[in-house]
Amino acid sequence: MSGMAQATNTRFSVAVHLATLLADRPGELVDSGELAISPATNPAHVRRVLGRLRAAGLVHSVSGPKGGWALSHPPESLTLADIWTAINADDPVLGVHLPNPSCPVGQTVTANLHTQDALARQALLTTLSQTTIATLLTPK
Amino acid sequence: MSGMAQATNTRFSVAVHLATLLADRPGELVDSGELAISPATNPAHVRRVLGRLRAAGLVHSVSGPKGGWALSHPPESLTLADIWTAINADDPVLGVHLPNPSCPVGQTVTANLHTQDALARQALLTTLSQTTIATLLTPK
DNA sequence: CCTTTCTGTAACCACCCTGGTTACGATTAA
DNA sequence: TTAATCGTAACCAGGGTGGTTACAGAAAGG
Repeated sequence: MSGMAQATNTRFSVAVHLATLLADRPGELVDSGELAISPATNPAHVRRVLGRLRAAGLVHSVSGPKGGWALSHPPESLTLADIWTAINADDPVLGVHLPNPSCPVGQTVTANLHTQDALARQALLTTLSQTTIATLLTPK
Repeated sequence: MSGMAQATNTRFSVAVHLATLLADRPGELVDSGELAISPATNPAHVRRVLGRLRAAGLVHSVSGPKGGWALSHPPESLTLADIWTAINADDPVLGVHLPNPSCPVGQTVTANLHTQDALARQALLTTLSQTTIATLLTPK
């Protein structure tokens, strides 16, 4: 069996939520304790999730008193696809099992499935790239 | 937290593999023991996965000696989207966390995320609907 | 009938992922 | 120096996933 992007995991959802909160407080540094309230999670988890966004250059953080987190770019230029990629990297979307190596049919099937996985990820990212964090701030 | 379609799960992948094996043996009934070999799994798991396809009307089964499984429709009319829906039903694709109910911003964000989830599923199904099991049998 | 070969399904299990929690060192404002 | 905050690891409980076993039901074939 091989790993997949999505387990029963809410990291993307939480990351979008956090980015929206940061977009709502431009020019401020917001600390992880405050950020944890609206998504109903905890400061350590907030720092874990935002750490991935920081590694992708989407946000930055400052240590110490009056420290916290802020977006690194205008929310109009931050798409859900950016966040998806920062959170899920190149993890597979569909998930592909390991076939019996002695069965040639299995090799063909799984090769095709990997192609489908790439197509699925592309379709997903295209959809997500059409929504920005700024859009989420002013819905409808 | 809320559930999601994909955990670390290979059921879709295995289901496509099994459907391809059945498509390669038209007019035959293939038993779960034989079907388990190529995907490198076991008969009980094969029956569990194919059970979902049967519930969706994609395959049928016969009990007893000389029993087994067969496609219910020509492989040209069986798309990966059909299999995806049979396996994953209406499970969410992106996964959405439960926000703090006392935070109105959280409600808006998660409502938008549910909309994104519907868009993502639509994009995924559109992509998967463009490939049939017959296509997988004769690649390239 | 009886035996054999299948499906159908439940039960149990080990493995792993996820996120809550605690902890503690490093950083930095005051 | 103190206190606030990040960075990160460790530990844990809960749940999902699929391997395995088990056994009742169905049906072919004598």
